[in-house]
Amino acid sequence: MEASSMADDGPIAEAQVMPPEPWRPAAELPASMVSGGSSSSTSTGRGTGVAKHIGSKSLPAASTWVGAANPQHNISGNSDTGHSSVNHTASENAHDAAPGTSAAHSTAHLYVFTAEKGGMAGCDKELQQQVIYELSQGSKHLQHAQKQDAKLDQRIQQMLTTVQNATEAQRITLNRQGDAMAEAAETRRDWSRWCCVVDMDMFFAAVEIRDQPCLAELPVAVGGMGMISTANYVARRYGVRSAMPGFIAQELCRRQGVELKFVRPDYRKYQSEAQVIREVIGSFGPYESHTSDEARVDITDRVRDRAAKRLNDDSSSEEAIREAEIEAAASLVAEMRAQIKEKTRGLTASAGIAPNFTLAKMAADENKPDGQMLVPRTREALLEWLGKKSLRKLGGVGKVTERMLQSLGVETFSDVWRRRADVILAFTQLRSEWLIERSLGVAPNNLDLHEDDEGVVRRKSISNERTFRDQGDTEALFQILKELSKELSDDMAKESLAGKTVTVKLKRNTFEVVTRAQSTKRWISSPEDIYEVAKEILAKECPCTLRLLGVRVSAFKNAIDATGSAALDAKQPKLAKFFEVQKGQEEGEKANASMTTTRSTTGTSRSSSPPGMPTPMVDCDVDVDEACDGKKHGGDQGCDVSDLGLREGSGIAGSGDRPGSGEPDAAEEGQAAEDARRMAIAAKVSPLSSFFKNAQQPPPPPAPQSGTNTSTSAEHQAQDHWTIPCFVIEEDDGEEALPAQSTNEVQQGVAVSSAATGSSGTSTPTPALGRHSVASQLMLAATSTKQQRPRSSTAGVDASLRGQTASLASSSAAKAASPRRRSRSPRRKPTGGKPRDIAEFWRGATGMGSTARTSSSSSTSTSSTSASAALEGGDRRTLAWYEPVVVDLC
DNA sequence: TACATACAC
DNA sequence: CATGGTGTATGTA
Repeated sequence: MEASSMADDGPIAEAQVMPPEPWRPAAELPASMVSGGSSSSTSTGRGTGVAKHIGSKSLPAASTWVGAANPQHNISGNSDTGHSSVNHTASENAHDAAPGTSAAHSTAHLYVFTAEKGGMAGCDKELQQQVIYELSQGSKHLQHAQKQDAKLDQRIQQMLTTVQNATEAQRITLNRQGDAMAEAAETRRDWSRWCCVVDMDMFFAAVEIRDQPCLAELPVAVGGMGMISTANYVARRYGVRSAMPGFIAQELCRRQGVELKFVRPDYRKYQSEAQVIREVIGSFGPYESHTSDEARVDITDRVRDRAAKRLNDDSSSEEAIREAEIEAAASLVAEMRAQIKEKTRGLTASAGIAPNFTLAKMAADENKPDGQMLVPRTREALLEWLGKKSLRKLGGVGKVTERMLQSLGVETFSDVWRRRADVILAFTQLRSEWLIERSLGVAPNNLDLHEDDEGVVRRKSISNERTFRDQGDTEALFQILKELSKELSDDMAKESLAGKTVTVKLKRNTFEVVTRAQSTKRWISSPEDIYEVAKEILAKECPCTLRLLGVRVSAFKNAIDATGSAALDAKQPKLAKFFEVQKGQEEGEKANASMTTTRSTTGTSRSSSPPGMPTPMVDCDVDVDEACDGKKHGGDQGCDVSDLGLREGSGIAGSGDRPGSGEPDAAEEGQAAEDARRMAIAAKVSPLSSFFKNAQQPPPPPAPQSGTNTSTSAEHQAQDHWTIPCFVIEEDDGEEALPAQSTNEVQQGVAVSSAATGSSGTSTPTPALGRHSVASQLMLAATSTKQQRPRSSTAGVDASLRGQTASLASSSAAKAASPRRRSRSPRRKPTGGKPRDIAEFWRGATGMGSTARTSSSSSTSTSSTSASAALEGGDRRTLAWYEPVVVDLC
């Protein structure tokens, strides 16, 4: 293209200079950088100096909206009212161009690879952008990227309008809301754990280089012309990044006089390497690893042990203990990394140590490669460290969020609280709460450990997709779809999966992506079944020219729900059905229920003002209630998770449910005579009693599931009776009772943490509350799929309920103790039935399943238990199942 | 439930 | 030679 003038491939050294200029005035920026509108990432100073050439070329000169990122945001002069400096309008933003292709001036896509999540500073970003720009010219991909970019710009404009339109009074209220969120976050702050994230350095490349040492000094990329999955540090110096197309990386290197060496990935090798690494990690504590190059470990036990030994004295000061623990943690992790290096014959890992995994992850990036970092263990020092950091380093904040935040002038962690009113205005409630909490360094510190549950499906979907050369021939597309279906089915078979929803994904040759889903009545697993549905979906989109097709199956049989509760439906179709009815009623109630507030009553009133941040405003003399009603951000208040479990009559967290008050009041449950039998037993079951109460009305006759039963599907059959599950919570005499205070904390934890949630990024999924109340989660736990068994199995089902017991304490202990694959499992597995299911079921009922981090801060936590064990450390109750009551339906 | 987005690795 | 694949969560209708 117009490459001629840019062929002056400067040596790296030349353009390397990139002085940090966070607040460089917009006027000084190259016009091209501004053209992305509000969203250009210029204000970070990261993109400084980018695209001089580009700008002088075909890109439009643009306005100076980036000025939004001027210093006044950080000066906080107006932070009391939270009055946003966004008020100088964005109107002159670069949307002079007509909508359509030529609106696609945005260059923001160029900055994708400069985002430094863990990237290297000091390479030639200018050249990098240059090459990307040139090689992308005229490509469909570029056009699509620009279109997407324009959409984002528009969205940001809209957001800014909302922000600007907020009145002063609303801002005051919003600030208070933000304060409440911060306070709630503080409630959840927990220093008790030692969380470690281990991250292998340039993992794939490191493996390849180890096995082929001659590569060491060369720029190496693992991947192909299409896409690079990782590059060594030599290559990174030339601007090569993971997720960068190979041909661009190659050109990038050529322009700098070197040849990029490509290595084909060998995933099997990486997998076996990962196993070695996991073994090392597993010897330091319970861990979780979803990808081959990263793991999260809870090293609390080892840290305490080692610290205690070193102190060797019971009466050390708290300060001394903390010092010793820091020492212990750092040395342990150093040893872990050394062992990894040794066992892998030279692969290096970086690690972060922190009170939670989010911080640990950031810390792991801090001293990469081959380094580690321990996050400060006092609030003040922590916030000092955290406050200056770019929010982009926070897992869960990607390109889009970063740009939205930037357009608000929110760049760093400390900006979030400072500008909380705008943040709340700009994002949904969940997201705001999440951001504020994370910005204070508060995050989950528990692992999602689980035993190998037989027959329970944890994953939510499985898919298979492939990119190919543009294909417009319908027959050919169907052929691809068929193959994909077959492969998918094979993958499903490996895990004995069957699902009800098939989703087809297609990417047009324009890069536009659409997904189309269809649910079926029957369980789907065979290639034919999958293809059948997929074909139908695709047919509706034909004719079309595609570059990608994908098939996904979800809504699995025997699925597990968000709380981690086991799916009972597989084993207890009738139980499931029973709860399903309850669920309907529950949700009906919910609609009428008044909202409760997020505020925790516990508030161990710490100061909630971070250093450098003004004290949360409490002394405003504007009537809150009045100011409050006006503003709805996103209008999504309706499903505020904060009303979780607090509603009266939900049977979830009422006073009678308190663990330890094992004597429910039978009288209060007395109801209709025909239910006497049921209620007599139900009355003993305090936490769930209201469910039974709700069950007073005989369930509506189940609509005869006139399923179009095929040979592969389970029989759908009308039931003529109901089986009501019966169980009783019993104190286990062997153990001491739960201290009242802990009990209290746990209870409050339920309420408090309900507002938290919002797990971050997802590759390491943390249990999130999602959109259901605890009550509905309980219901979902029991009903998440609606499988019904053939009548003939009824007897077996009933029998399986009979007399099952499980010790909650022991099952949860076992659960917590065993790493992913138990190599060491000191605690015995509880005997009898499927205790885990029941324990989880109970946890779902109490809402405790989603409050691990809060509860683990309770005083019941001891050094000998890990996170999840601490959660239920005091819970010594036993859940005993009794013979179910069978109610005949006429 | 269906679909689009955002995000991570 | 020409911009990936798998999975989860959230928002919204």
